[in-house]
Amino acid sequence: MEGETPPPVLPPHDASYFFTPSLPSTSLHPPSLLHQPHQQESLIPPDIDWVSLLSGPFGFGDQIPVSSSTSVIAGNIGEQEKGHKDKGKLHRTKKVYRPRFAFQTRSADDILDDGFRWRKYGQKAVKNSIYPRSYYRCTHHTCNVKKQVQRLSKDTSIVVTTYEGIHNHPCEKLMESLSPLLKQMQFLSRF
DNA sequence: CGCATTTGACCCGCGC
DNA sequence: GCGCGGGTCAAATGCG
Repeated sequence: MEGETPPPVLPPHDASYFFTPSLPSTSLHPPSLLHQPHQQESLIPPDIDWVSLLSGPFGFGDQIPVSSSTSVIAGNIGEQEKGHKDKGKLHRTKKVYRPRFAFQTRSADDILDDGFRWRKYGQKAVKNSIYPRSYYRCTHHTCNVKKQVQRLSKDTSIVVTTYEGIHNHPCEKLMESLSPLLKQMQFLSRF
């Protein structure tokens, strides 16, 4: 693993997101222990395939700080790294467990601007959903963080985003906006 | 021209 | 073993 202190993933300001700790493999519903600040029962859609989104063999517990007021519990999770194709053949790699978590947002936009740059590498129709699931990869060379984006068929205003992996580089947009401030702080700290 | 997106094909895991 | 569903690849295409 590379980056030890990755920048936190920033939640969109208007997002009503929740965590998805590990779930029983037989359940198709989100776990009842979701952190829900308000009364959001109705927000939890029964038709989302949480098992496939967050399947993983471990226990929970990974905590990812998101902001001073909020924290997201990594959907626990990890996953088995699949081998990748090399000229038609797959060579397997050892099991690598990567943090994975999901949150939902109420948005007309499928792509929420989290400050990172993403390149779409696939789209698949998903069972029990009229909307396709989109697959994105972080465009940073050394970073292989992925995310999946899927709109709910039950509540079309809700988009579920699943992040997999941890960025090993700073958020470009964040650094961009913070750099003047940092420079000023450095300047002032000389006195 | 370089980079992102689209999209069909391919591969793999899992359940039956 | 087979079929299904999900995830990824990569060539073609689009766009600034």
